Amino acid sequence: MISKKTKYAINALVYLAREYSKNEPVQISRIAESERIPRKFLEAILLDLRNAGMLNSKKGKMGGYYLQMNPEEINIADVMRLFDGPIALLPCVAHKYYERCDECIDENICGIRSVFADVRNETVNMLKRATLAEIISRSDFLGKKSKISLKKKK
Amino acid sequence: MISKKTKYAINALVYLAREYSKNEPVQISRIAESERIPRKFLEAILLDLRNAGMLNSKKGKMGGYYLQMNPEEINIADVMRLFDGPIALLPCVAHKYYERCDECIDENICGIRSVFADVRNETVNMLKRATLAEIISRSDFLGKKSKISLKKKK
DNA sequence: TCAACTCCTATAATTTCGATAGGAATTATA
DNA sequence: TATAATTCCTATCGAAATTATAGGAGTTGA
Repeated sequence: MISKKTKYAINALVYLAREYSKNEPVQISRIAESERIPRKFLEAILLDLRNAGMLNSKKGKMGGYYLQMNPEEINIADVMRLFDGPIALLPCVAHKYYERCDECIDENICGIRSVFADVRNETVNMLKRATLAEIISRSDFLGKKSKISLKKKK
Repeated sequence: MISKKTKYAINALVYLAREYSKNEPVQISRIAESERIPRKFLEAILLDLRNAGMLNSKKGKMGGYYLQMNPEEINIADVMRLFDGPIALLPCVAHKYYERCDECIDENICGIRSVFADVRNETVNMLKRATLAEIISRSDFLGKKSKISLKKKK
């Protein structure tokens, strides 16, 4: 499971991606209310996203946060790594966060590792394709579909 | 990341799968030493695997644990669910452990959910294919390959 | 100068993880 | 039938992670 922190981060990023074209900062409290995220917790999250270069901020009155990259450039894999660390299910198949399994005798002939390496690769690929733009496009598509099915019911 | 508990469980199951043909119980302490798992911790794990029907046990002297199912029938997905709960990265895309996201407004048009649903499905499929038999077969294959590459170096 | 913001550090409650302790119950075998 | 070797069961523990909250310093626009 991903942490609430990561989930909140994604929610906030998608929210900001939808406001991207307006080219003006969005206040923490507005994001917090719209996305139902605890205000103070969100504050810390946005700070991390800013330090990671995904967001930028403007201080003082009329200040707030805004995307620093295009919605096509920010993907869920990077967000997850930022808050939750490795995407891999075993430390021995992580790339950036690689660690040997304590109990393992020979990593190179480990069938378990081989399985989890496959899972990691597939997962990372899927999550890298999942950009903010992709998420919004999926959401729009689902919105259309649900409108159509509502009409059909009537 | 999967828990140590799950990792240990898989290690123990693979060990028992290799002994499957001998048709006699293996003692906890032997598994613990061979697989480098803390003895008392392993005890609890094996008990859970037994209650889940994957293992069976014989009490008393000369007792121990053995597979209750074929190595082709036991897969990693089931083991992970037993110890770590849902395989899904978000509660709202889990099947058996489904839960609504607190902050979510409309699940049916959520682009984030759509992405994580795809990831879940692919992951579950891969982990269901990863049976004990499959793990051992991969390990054997890797063993052969590493022997060949050793020869080449000489 | 004031009000509205972000920025930063500290801390706290709760839960989960990884493990250990101790002994009851069961069984093979001498 | 006594003994040694084993599983079975419950309870507990420390450390770490998670999910926040508090309080105020610093920045900025009007």
